Amino acid sequence: MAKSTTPGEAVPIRQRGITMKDVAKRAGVSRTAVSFVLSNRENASISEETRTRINDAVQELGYRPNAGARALASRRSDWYGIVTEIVTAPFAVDIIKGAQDQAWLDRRFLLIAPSDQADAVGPNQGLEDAATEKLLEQRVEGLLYAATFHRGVHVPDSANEVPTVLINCFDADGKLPSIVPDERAGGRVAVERLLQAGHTRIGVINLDPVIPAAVGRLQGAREALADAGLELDPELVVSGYATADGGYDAACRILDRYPESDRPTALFCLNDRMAMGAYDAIKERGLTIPGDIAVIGFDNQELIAAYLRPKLTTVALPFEKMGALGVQTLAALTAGQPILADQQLVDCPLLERSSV
Amino acid sequence: MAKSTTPGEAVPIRQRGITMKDVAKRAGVSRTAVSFVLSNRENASISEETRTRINDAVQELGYRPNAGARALASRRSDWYGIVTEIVTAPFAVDIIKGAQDQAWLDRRFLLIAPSDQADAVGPNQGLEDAATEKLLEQRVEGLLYAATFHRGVHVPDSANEVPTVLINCFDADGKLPSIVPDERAGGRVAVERLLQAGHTRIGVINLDPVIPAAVGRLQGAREALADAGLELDPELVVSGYATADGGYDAACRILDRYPESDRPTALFCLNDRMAMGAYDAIKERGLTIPGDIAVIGFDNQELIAAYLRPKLTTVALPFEKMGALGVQTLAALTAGQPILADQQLVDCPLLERSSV
DNA sequence: CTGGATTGGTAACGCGCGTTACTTGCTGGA
DNA sequence: TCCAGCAAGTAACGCGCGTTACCAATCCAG
Repeated sequence: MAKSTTPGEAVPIRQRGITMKDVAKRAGVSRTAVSFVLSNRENASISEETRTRINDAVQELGYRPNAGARALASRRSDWYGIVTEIVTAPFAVDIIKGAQDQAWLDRRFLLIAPSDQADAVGPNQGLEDAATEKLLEQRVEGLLYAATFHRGVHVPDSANEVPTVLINCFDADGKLPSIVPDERAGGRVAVERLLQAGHTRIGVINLDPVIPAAVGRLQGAREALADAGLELDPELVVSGYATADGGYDAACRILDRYPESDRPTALFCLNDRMAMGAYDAIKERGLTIPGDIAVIGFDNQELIAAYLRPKLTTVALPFEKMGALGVQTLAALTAGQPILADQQLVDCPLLERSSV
Repeated sequence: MAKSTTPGEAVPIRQRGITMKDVAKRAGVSRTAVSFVLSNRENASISEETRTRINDAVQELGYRPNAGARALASRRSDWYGIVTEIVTAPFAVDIIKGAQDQAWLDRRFLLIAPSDQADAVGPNQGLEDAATEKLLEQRVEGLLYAATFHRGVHVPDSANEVPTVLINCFDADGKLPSIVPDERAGGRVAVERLLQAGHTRIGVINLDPVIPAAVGRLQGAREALADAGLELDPELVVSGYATADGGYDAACRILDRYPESDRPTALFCLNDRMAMGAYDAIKERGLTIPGDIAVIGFDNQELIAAYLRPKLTTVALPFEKMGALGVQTLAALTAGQPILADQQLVDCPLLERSSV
């Protein structure tokens, strides 16, 4: 029997610093017994009666386990870390959102650390990545690296100490598993949608032709046309800065170059910001969307795509899904399970709105 | 002297599980000495020579402190927790960004936990807030609650166990410190800008008149007009849904109600999405911005405001700053310092672009 | 020469918990 | 009667580290 308990008051007055020892005392058992009950050990051999007595004591005292101590003793942390350039990225935060939600479902915490200097290609010699170091000090069981736009990156060597997954980027050195959007399939689905609507003369407003997004999307567009027995007219592909102004300029060029009879009836804009500019160019010329010219975008930057008039049909970058898949992949890795592939491509779904 | 070292290779081969004990052995000292050096104790009394020997050993072995163990022993965790509805909030993530950055500067980690069910007013009886519980299990030293839009909230009782600060919301029960935008000053600065540009007949596209944002902004507008000896004409205030369509409808009503001579020359839209719709209404009528009608928004939803044509002049909600200030306030509280006020109002800066 | 202060450390405890090895009491079969 | 076997627990160790108490050697004033 517990001696020093005051059985009269069963009020769950919660105060800091309640430990297993307190629970044990209250329940009149050893601390070990409490530990067994709380961790639900199978071959525990604790009678049903003491089990409930312990659970009651937990409730009454408002006991709350100390995750840190548990991690120390069990050598498992339930923590993942994610290194991200969120600081400079207004819209890829959905990666974190997806990862965060998935981690929460898996009852894990995601520690977020901002990467100071994420250089695209350079070896980033000399300065160790402080973010990675800090995360490893917390003994995270796995690491995620998230980029704001699809590209190759280098991760610090220390990342090799724990399972690591790259999101929206890939290991330029080639060994780490990564989750990236399937740009090619996305480009394909966009153009297929235009073809299905009857357009055969399609202008493309291209990004900087070097980045993986541009390469993949354009390739997909080409394939979709080829499937329909068509070819991508190089004259109809114009590049511009990846901004609304850039899209405006590019659209002007493409629209003014041809007589009405020969003008493209649809524009595939490789991102939504450029589509936004294209809208203005089209409207300025007294043309309607999608009546005279259909427009399809890419990225699904919600605030643009959903609020343009007419609302923009676009291909979505699956940020949330990539984040979630990253955590799932990490979970598999830390559990020692095999993963499906080194590079997982995630579908970019077409979002039908009103511009096609 | 350390006995089992292999002095030939000074290569920092980093392997898991290097502890202080290993460092001590390598440096030929006691573990206590290592601890003293690493924690930079002042009255340590360690000779300069052994100090460097220890630091060398740390480097050579690639020792990395175990934050969890340190937290357990020192009873300080260096962690804050933030409970947020990020899940449903596409754009208030900047709060997290600001908080995250500030926490990183303070060398602390910010644990993010999604709040399942954030009811505006209801007492949320029965279901304990799982997010708060989980964070307290991690022994966070302080809690932040962030809402996606300015309003009153209830926080679970457990939040009283550690210092707590509310961001972009306030404690409906009245006791917890909070950080909120200064809506009134924001409304004032918006209208002052229009007055300064020579506009005296100003239409207001209002939000749901119940929420704090609408109340404050409208009040600010009224004050600015009063300062100029003018009054807000109730006829010129129209409400609508807080969307682009709602703004479009409201703008149509206001524009079509008056003959050109009597038409307002400026519109103060209480959020940017409504301003977006207002743009369309204005352009449809063959009017120019800002030539015929000036438009000013509120919120600074970057993707809208910066990419509309012309770019939208608007008043920014200081999400990042509120997040940072929240962490700073929490730091003060956990350090036992007094805070300035129970409710801190953060300035909403005017962002001049091209629509006024 | 003595004794107190200073320098340069070390031994040992405890943080809260997981886990292993061990003990105790009881039942039932030979 | 005796011992194997099981149910129901407990003692004790260690996770990696911060921290306090203690110790040995040296220095210097009296």
